[in-house]
Amino acid sequence: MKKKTSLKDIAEKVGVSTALVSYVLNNKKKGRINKEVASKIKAVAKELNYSPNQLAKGLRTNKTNTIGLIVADIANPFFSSLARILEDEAEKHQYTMIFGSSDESAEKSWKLINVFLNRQVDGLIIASAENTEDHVQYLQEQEIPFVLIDRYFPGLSTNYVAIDNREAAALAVQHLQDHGYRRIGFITYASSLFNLQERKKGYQAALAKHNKPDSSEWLKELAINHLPGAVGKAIDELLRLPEPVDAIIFASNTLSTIGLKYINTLAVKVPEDVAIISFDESDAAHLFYAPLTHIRQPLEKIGQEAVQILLKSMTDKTKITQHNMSAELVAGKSTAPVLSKP
Amino acid sequence: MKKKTSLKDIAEKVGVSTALVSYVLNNKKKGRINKEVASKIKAVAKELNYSPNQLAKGLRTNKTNTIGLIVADIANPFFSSLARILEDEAEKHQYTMIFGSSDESAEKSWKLINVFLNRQVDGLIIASAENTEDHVQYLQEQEIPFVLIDRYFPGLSTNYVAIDNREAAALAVQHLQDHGYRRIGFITYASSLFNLQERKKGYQAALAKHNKPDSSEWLKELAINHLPGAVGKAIDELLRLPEPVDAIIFASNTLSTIGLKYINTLAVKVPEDVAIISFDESDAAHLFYAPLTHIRQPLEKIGQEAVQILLKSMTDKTKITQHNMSAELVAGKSTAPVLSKP
DNA sequence: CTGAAAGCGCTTACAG
DNA sequence: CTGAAAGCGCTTACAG
Repeated sequence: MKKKTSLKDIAEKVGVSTALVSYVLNNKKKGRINKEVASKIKAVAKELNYSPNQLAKGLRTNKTNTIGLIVADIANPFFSSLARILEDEAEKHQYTMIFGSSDESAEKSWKLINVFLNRQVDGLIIASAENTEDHVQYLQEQEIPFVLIDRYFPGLSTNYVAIDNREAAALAVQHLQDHGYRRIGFITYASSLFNLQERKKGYQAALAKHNKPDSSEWLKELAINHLPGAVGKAIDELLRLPEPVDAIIFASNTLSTIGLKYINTLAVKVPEDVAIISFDESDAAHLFYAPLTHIRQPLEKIGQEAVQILLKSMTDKTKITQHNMSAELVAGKSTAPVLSKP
Repeated sequence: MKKKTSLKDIAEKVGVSTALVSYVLNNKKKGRINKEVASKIKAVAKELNYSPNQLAKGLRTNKTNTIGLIVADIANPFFSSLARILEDEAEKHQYTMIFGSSDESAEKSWKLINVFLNRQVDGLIIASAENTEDHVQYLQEQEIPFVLIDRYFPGLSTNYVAIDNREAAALAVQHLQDHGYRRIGFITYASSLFNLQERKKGYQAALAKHNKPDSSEWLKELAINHLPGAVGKAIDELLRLPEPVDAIIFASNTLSTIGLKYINTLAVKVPEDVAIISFDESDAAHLFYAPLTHIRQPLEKIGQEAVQILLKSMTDKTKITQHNMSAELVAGKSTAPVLSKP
């Protein structure tokens, strides 16, 4: 790698100190510098194609204009879409993003946090994994600016941007009820993640409101490993109940994609035999023969706010912003009204 | 942000020089250092929870253990899947990735390259946009290690990892021919990107082999902006020819996803009315009622090799590795054999 | 065996 | 108006 031109190179060529070059190029002490010298410096900087070494700058100023992003898996369309929005918003403010996938593992998250902090990121945006409260507390103690997205810890007072998952799940149940579905299954992960817990609670509360006594047999909580098989099994069980479910809500787009693939192999028609609602959209859900009714998160707003909150908290560390946005239900053909039912 | 502990803190506490601390913590001069002092230093480092400032380290050693990744759009499943593989492979070698989306714009690419170089990345992995030969040449002149993925410039002698797109396209045509399809349309971007040109040429060559005189009316090259409308229009035109096509090959998963959505709105059955093959897989293609026959790129291998080649080229700058891998055709129901045709 | 010193490329308080 | 000097947190050739 060839050596880049440095301030020193410019200073030598012009015959001034590096200090002066720095002042000129950063527009400090404006006006108090000899016009001619200034323009000479600028000309030479351009001629030598100078651009500052951000490592040196960062070391000196303690500011790297870098944001660390930790998601569960960058290959998951939900997170990659979000990453793109975060990237664009960060770029608007001259920030660069470094990223890492935690695979929902606390250990990997911790590793990533440390890697990013050693690189002196100015702040972090984290979709926190299970059992990472202590990471969050560590960041708070160290006064590292950060904002949680998608998931957060209700017991901890941190910046976050997420949706109201309880409300969203209730919305899904309500929509199904309104369209004549009564026996509503819910397939989710066995996870203590707050967003998933909230989705479950929203589902349960909405069911209870419609006087369903015990709906526990309609709830399937799957271990996150061996997912494809577990989803198929859960669907089978729901459809083979003495009184089978007539609708299924999937708590994530990963679950619904796997679920639909499986359903495609069965002699089961959507929505005639079973209606489907999924959290989050995906191309897959759009392409299914009965385009999916789904809960749409305002990803654009979530991403933009996450960055904005992060940037603000870099200057004002005391302010905490917590935002639960409303998600929207987008009706598709997968929940078309049942006309023939009681 | 609280101050992290530095070498100096440890040195002061132990009562030695920062040099010694550095040696011990980096296992330099092994054995030639007083055992007791060494273990004291290690103990204090642990106690103070020391981890080195990578900015300072990078500034000093000219090595940041960072790779810059430039793709067209991190939200595109093809690139996000690849990004994940690259991330994992990089992590194995203690490298961190910073990323940016170019949106296929040469200008944005250039900006990203500069941002990354100013951050002293050790190398770049780039899915190069159109008209960026000069970027590549610049990198070569500056002796910056880099490897191109997915696309490359045949006229430039650079590291790259890609597939043999010509062969892959021919594979698709051959498969259709074998299954009884004769009038094969091809929907691609109007782009000079080498991978797309190769796909087109592979398609054309394979058609020519089967003595189709002029197939230009079957070829649709779409401007990348206003895509959804253009895809619909192209499909309409292909299906409304005096002799309509009986098969369509989409040159990317984005095109096929848009195309299938549109086809879903028509009274057109796949594969009875038209067979479909897509480049690259996607959940969407799997979920379509006639799961798509597609060209599968060995993403895992591409990603791993890209990183490995990059790391090698950091030490041996003279060696150039160019790898065109074979892609695989995965048969789905979208190209089921035509029994009733001549 | 150990450490003082120089230096990576910047910024900035300070002095003139 | 301008610059010498110190320092951010490291590493390493060099001298003892």
